[in-house]
Amino acid sequence: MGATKTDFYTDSQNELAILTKALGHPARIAIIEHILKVNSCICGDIVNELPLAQPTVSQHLKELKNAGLIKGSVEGNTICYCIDENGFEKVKNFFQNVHQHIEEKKSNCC
Amino acid sequence: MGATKTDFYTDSQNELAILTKALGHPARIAIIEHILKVNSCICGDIVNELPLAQPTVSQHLKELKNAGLIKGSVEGNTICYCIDENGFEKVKNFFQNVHQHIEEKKSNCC
DNA sequence: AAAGTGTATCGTAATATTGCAATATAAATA
DNA sequence: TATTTATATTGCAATATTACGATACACTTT
Repeated sequence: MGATKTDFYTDSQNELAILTKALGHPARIAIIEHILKVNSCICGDIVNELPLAQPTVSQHLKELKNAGLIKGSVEGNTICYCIDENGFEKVKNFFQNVHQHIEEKKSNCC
Repeated sequence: MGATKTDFYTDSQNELAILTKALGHPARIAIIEHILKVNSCICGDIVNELPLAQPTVSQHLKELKNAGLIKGSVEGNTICYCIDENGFEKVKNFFQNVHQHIEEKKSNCC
């Protein structure tokens, strides 16, 4: 016990859960919002934007990268992080789907 | 250490993180997908749909409810669970926003 | 080459999550 | 009222996450 029983779910369910889980922390939401705000990659100023120590920020960035929500490319001394459109596309599709179902249903229940 | 430092983030960031975190588990994704599939509330057949013991399912339902992603109403002996449009609306808006930014940016970086 | 800068990794403590057996509760039915 | 049925709560063990100090690594600058 303690560990998620991923074997019992579909690949799609597991994949989506990994993506949403990666976004399930305010620091990681803040990182994404910051990338959107500056409207380009961010090279080296993420640590200063967050109330966390450098290793912690590095760890959060790693998780976002592993989930497929951001991409990082080495740029000399620093590293540039961008939105990974691929990951976000998948999550967006899910929520669009949910939205569509909600619209169709309307007063079909409770 | 160990606990998330929610005080340092905006209400909006914390709220969004709570919503996405609640979806960050394949069992909870499966629950949402099941509600969508039957296209109405589900009254009493959730436990059989999941490879988990009844108390575990109950716990996942509670988390989805606390986050504001589903609503539950007592229906005699059983309980009917529906999508809570409110919570999903908020998450959908975020991802729409991200999508818009991605479209605008295009080749502005990496 | 030495020092500085930006980032990653390691190790570890504190806390949270996951899952379930046992049990409780509440309504339906016999 | 006793039993069954559906769901919630409690308590606990296993595992995961969060955060950071110390340290390592890689590139730049002096």
